[in-house]
Amino acid sequence: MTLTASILPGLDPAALFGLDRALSGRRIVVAMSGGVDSSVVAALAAASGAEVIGITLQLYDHGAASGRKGACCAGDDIRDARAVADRLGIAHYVFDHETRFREEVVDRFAADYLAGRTPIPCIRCNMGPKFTDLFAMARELGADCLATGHYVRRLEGPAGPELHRAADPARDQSYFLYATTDAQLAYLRFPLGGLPKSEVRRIAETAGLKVAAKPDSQDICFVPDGDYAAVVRKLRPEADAPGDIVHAVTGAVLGQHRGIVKYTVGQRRGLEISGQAEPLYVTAIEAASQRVFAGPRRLLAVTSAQLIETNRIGPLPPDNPGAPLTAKVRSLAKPVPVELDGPLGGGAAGRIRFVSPEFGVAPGQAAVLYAGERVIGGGWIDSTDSAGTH
RNA sequence: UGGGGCGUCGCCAAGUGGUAAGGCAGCGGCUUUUGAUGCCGCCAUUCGCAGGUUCGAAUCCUGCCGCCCCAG
Repeated sequence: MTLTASILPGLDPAALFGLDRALSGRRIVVAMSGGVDSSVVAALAAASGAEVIGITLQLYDHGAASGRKGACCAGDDIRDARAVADRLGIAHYVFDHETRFREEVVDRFAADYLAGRTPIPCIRCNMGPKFTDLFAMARELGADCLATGHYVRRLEGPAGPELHRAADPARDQSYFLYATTDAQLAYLRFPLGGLPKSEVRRIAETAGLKVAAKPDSQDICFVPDGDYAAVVRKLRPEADAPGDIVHAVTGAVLGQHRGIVKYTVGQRRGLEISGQAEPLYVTAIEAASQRVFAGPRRLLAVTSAQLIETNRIGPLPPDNPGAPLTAKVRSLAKPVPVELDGPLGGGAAGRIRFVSPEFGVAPGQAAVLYAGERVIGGGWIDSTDSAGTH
C-alpha cells in the first residue's frame, strides 16, 4: 500500500487504532456517517493494512429533504459513505435502523421536551444505535475493534483503557461520550482524537475523498432546518399547549407562550417580553402547569445539580485538593471545578457541587466529569439548586 | 370642556433652541455534532397632528386630536 505513506506521514496506524503491530490480520469495523471524519477513519484503517468493513446506519429519512448539509445517516450521506468505501476498496454495509433510532432517540427527545427538560439526542444516539447496536454488529462480524470519527482519545491507563479529551480542545467531543461503558471503551477506537481538524481534511484530500470539503455537521441530524420544535410538535401535537410566562421573582404573568418546547433554562431570546430594565432569562419550566418562569440572570446561578443514571469510566481518581474534579454541563463550556457528592456510575444517582455558581444549568442536559483531561463519567441533570433564594 | 399633567422606535425612556442617548424586545451574523449563553452588527431623516417664530426646534408660540389626574 503506497497509499499508507502519503496518507500517514509520521502517523503510526498501529498506534492510531490501539492494536498491536500485526495489523495485517486484523479486522476493523468503521462507523461511517458519510461525513469527513468517519471517512478519514476508514481511510486510515484501509491504509493500515487491516481488513476494513464500513457500516452505515440509516437512522431517519427526510424523504425529499435531501440538500441538507452536515446531517448524518440519511440519503445523501449514505451515498457519500458508500462512495468513500468504493474509493477505498473496502466493504460497506448499510443497515436500516430507523425504527430503533426513532424509539431510542427521537421519541425520547420529544418526551423530554414535553416534560420541560432539554434533551441531548446525540448522547442517546451514541449510547444506543452507535455503541450498543453497531457494537454488537461489529462483534458478530468478528472485528477486533470498532472505530469511529469522534474527536476523543482512548489511552491505556494502569487500570485499563481511559477516555480522554481530544488533543484539540476546540474539537473535543468527549461530552457526548460520557455514557460509554468500560466494555464498550475496551473495544472502541478513536483514531482522530489526537489530530487537528485541518489535518483530517488534508488526509481526506490526499486520499481523494469527495467528502474532503463537506461542511461540518451541526444542529440535530434528524431535524431539518434546525426547527426542532416542529419535529416535536409533529410527533406530539400537545406540544402546542400555550401557557403563562411568569416572573420568577414577582410571580406576575408577563406574557403567554405557545408551547414550553420552545424554551430551555438559561435561554434569553424568544421570550418576547419587552419593556424590562434588564434582560430576562428562562429560570425554570414547569411542565405540569405549562408555565415558563423568567427572571434576571442572577437567578440562573446554580450551586449543585442532582444527577441520575450516572456512568463511570475507569476508576475514580484519588482525592487531590490540588487537582479538583471538573465538570461540563454543556458541550461548549470550559470544565469548572466541582465536588462529587455521592456515587458515580452503575446508574446510581449522585450530586455535584459547583465550587463557583454555574449559570444556565438545564435539566435534561448532561453533566460530564473530568479528572484533568480524563473523562470519569457523568449523568443526566435531573434538578438543580439555585444559589439564592428566589 | 374648571384646574393640572402628558403624548419621542413594538415596550420603557433620555433629550427644554443647534441638528434624536440608552435599556428591553426583534432581526441578521459569528461560534457550535444538543438546546442555550456569549460576541458582533442592524433597528425613529424623525419626535400626536397642523400652522407659526427662528439661520436653525422634539425642544418656543397657537390651534386641534388623544390619554391621565384632581376637582365638580
